[in-house]
Amino acid sequence: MAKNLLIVESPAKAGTIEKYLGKDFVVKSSYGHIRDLEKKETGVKIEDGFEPVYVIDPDKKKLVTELKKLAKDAEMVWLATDEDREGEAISWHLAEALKLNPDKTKRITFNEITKPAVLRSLENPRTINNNLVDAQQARRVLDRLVGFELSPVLWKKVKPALSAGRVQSVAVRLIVEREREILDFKPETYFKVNGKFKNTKGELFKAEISDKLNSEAEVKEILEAVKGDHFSVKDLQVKPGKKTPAPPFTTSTLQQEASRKLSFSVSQTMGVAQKLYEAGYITYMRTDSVNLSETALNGARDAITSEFGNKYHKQRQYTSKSKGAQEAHEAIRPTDFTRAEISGDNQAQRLYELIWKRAIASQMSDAEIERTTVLLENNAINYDFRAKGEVIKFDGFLKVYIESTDDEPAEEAGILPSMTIGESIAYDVITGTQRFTHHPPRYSEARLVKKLEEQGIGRPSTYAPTISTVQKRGYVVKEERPGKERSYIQLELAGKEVARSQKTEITGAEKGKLFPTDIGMVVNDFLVENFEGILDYGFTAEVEDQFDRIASGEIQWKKMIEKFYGPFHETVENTLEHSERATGERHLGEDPKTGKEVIARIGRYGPMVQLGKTDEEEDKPQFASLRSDQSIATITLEDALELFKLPRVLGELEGKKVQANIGRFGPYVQWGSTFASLKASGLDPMEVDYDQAVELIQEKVKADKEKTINIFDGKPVIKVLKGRYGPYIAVGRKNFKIPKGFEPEELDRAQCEQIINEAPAKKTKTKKKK
DNA sequence: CAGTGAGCGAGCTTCCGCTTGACTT
Repeated sequence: MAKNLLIVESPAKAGTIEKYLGKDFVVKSSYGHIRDLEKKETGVKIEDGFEPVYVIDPDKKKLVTELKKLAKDAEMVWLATDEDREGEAISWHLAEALKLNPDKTKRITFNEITKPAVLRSLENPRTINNNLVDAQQARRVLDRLVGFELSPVLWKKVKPALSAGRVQSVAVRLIVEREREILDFKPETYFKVNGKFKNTKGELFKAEISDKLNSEAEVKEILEAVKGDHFSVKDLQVKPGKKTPAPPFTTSTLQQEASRKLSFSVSQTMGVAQKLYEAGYITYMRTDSVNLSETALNGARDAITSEFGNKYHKQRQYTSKSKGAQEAHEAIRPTDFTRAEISGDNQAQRLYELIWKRAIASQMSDAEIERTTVLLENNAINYDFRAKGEVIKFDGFLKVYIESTDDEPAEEAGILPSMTIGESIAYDVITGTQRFTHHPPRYSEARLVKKLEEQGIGRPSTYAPTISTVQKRGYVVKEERPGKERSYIQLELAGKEVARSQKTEITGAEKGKLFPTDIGMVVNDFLVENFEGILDYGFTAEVEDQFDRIASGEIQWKKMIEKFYGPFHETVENTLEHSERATGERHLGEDPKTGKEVIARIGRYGPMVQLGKTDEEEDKPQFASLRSDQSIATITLEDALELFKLPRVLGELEGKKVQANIGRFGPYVQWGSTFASLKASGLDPMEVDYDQAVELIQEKVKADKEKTINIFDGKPVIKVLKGRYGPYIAVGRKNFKIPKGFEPEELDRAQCEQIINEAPAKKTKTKKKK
């Protein structure tokens, strides 16, 4: 039996450490937290001074039993969870849940997994820091209280099954507010003038007027003034400059860079990184630290000097600048710097390469560059043309890695031909182009992560889950949206001709950007209006400050929570009692024909428009659902009136109506209970005629017949159908597999009902039960 | 399965942060 039990959070880490420590140690993993607040109710005894009620995660019962047994038999238990607030709490929960004997328990920490670091930690044991544990309890309880009191307010006032929380609600707010800025944005127009020039040797280069010009007339004046004339070099400056490498990756910068360079989604990046970590290729991927261990610095140095030579190496230690960083781990880096490539699938290889390059580059020399600026003048105009050149004198880290930016890539400053002051310069072509100011960019997943990190909201382990939560709740959608065509003016001077042309470009096209939904906007507005304090961007920073004071022993955690909860709970009660249901109602105007009011709002089945008031007794209002490409925020009166024209009744066939409509899944024609989609034919439901509709319906009836084995009318209608994967039972939109022992051809209604009732519950439900 | 949109009530939903597998179409 091993003398020592050492517990860490991650199993991969446990494996590595076990190798360092030899046979006197058995190293196990807690797999993160082992206990959490009880899930029913709030899990906090509010009247009892906010006493938390912890339960062991049902999935962890077996693990806890195993650890308990190992701990009992060991002479010493070493709690080696991460060196941060959560890690300290995990150790404390372990001590409590395993009923560890304090005399036989030691707390140790290391923020890098190297043999010397681990051995050193064993020499410097301490006890559990209860203040830090209390800070974690405060964090946990506050998040629970906020989440479990706010969410039910939404169920009552907006829609069931919605959610709100300290992190997710602020994430949604960022996206909603950005969208509003974009909706309110009015582009302004201006002109930029640039040109191609030739020096006396006939070498070509580009130059531009840096100022934005206000009008076409002004541009025209400039072009006319310099027509047929030469420029001269007014000024020429050469300045040395340097570029420094970016620090090695943290979770957030890895997500951003993988998004830009590899087009990975945030969760995709984390999945691939997890595999690299488990395979031992990289260090831990959930970290907010840019720190590199001594071992890593040496490894990088050796790899760089042997690969590129001594002068390419420069040792650097970076310091973290993100708010609330806890730095329990190293930066993300390769475990072996000499391994430039790995085997594995394409995604793994590419992500590894990115991590390797970034970490290697961070320990390389600055790039030395020479920046040249040339000014060209012509006395007939008040502006100078400016040409910029850049020459790399020593490439340094640029040899392996160039960091990308979110902004549009600036035009590459290339090498300028040599020139002297006073030299006569001819133009080849000078172009004045109309430009438009651009609205602030929509968030991509990675940009949102960056923003959250800057505000100190969320942690490396939660960035990816937060983004999927706000999408799962339907607050936000990640979408591709087509742009619009826009025309612009171009004036071009070539030779002695100034030509004017009108050109078109596509603007505003978006790919993989986050858009708020109607429900996202309504929930956000409701929360901002009623819970400004929680939704405030500074809220997390404020409470983090309090948590720090708990950690330093300055204040008591339950008192801090009490202070927060009193006013918060009062606001919850107040809102429940006094605030109206939030429907996001927007008045669009009046129907010109009837004079009735038209509004857009969220109804029981989603976003809708309504014609006429609800309270009118005789004249019932008309309703219509919005199409998926429409939203309450942007729909116009005209679009709304169009919606009321559907469904269109086209005629009758065998006593049943033939009609055209747009449903949740697109446009369709309908005859009784037969639905035929218009998607494939591209027909417009507003224009499709009776004959076209009947043809589509007959085709559909025929196709349905071919796969129908039996139909049982009545409520509900049950069909037995032939599918691609064999026969199945269809009820509404739900399908059921026919179990063994039943003959599809011979099923009767009762047997079908039996199969439906006995069908196993849906996957999502069984998953939650576990 | 084909027109809905109000409110009631039972019983359900929900938070953030630590960690990995075990599930099928």
